[in-house]
Amino acid sequence: MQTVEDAAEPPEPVGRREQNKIDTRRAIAGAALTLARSKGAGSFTVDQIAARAGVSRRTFFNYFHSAEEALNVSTESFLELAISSFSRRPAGEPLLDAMIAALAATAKVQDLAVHGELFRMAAGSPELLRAQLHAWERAEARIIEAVTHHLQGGASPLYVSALVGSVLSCAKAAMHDWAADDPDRHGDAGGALEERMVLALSMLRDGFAHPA
Amino acid sequence: MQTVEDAAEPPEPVGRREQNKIDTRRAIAGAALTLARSKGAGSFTVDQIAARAGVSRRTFFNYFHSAEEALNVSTESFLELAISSFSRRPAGEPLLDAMIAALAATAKVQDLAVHGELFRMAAGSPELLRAQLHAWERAEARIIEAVTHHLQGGASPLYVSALVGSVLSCAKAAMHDWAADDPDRHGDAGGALEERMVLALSMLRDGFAHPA
DNA sequence: ATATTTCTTGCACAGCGTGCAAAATTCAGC
DNA sequence: GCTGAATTTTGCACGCTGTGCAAGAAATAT
Repeated sequence: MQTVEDAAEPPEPVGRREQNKIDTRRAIAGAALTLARSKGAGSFTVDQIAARAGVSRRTFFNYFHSAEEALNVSTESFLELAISSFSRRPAGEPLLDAMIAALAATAKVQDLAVHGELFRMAAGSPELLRAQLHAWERAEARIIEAVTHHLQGGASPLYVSALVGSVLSCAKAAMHDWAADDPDRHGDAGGALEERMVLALSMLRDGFAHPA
Repeated sequence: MQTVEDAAEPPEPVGRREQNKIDTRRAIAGAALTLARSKGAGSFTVDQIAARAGVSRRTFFNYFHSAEEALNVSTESFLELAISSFSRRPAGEPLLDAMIAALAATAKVQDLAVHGELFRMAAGSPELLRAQLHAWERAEARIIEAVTHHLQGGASPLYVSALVGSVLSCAKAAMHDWAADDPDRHGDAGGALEERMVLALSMLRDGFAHPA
């Protein structure tokens, strides 16, 4: 018996190189978030982020394409987790069920407070909003590909993209609704989000027949 | 009997001022589109647009916030038309029916070739894609507001935003699908788009129960 | 220890977006 | 028409963005 290394992942050769990059990335994203909180969404420069992260301006751009992208790390990781959660669903399961389960599970796990913050920030910052929309769009593309591959040509491209787009729209609506009337209570917020996710997706499954 | 002036619009006091602004806007948007066609999506500068439109760089920014926004005039007008078409629907009509009808009607009328072009361009230009996503997002917000107002509190905010988001996702999927395998035939393209719109929205109404 | 690969940094440069004030254009009243 | 007010265009300046490049620093391999 060796260390705590499990067979789930490859040996994970985490040398100085890898670790430093991870740390730097974290530092930059953290600096961006801190600045966004204190000065407001679009009211700070890349130089300020870099300075606070203890890194050169040029290095910042080695990690992110823009200040907003750095801010959106959290959103990106949420979607990342949702995707991987979905792709680990049993093969036979109906699509909608799998997606609902994946999104609900993700809504439980994640550090949700930050997401609410970002959603609210995006309302006052076009650039941030665009970056978020773009993140969702890329996630959508990946999910479409995954589903297509999963169905092995059993459905038309239009069906798949309409379905995935609708599901993500419902998820977005749930987060939006949750972020809106959730000013500062962070307690059982996870439950509240999960609940809304399931609710919105149930509406979708009903074809929005009944205005609940 | 006078000129072709109909009672549909107010007197329309269209002086030199208004007309010049309209012309300038058109010229700029046209110049942007021409450049995008010849040099590719993100491969030209604002100065070039301004020059081709016969206008100063500064004036360009009086009309648009970015090159991509100028490119997206067409997308914006499509959504504008869809919204106004929707808002002119009979009051009692079920929501989904009204939306399907509005979108299908808009898909008939519009100058569709350009939209396909823009969709395809966006695939290779992140900035253009973001601008388009933003345009759809703003349209979504407006529609949500319209629907909310229309239902007079008869439905929860979550229901409304999930529904509208899903409907627009289906419309987007239809346009995507249409733009994808429609390289250059412009003939009955309108019919093809309309057909896909109705198809996608029918799937939505079915709750995506059957992978057609 | 040294060679090699990888990451960081500074520099330069073209381009973006905006405030500002001086022309230029349009409009209103006479 | 002429003249003054309102509106639009334009040039200029300024700080910020994003990227290529090459030199330097740090981690890794031999």
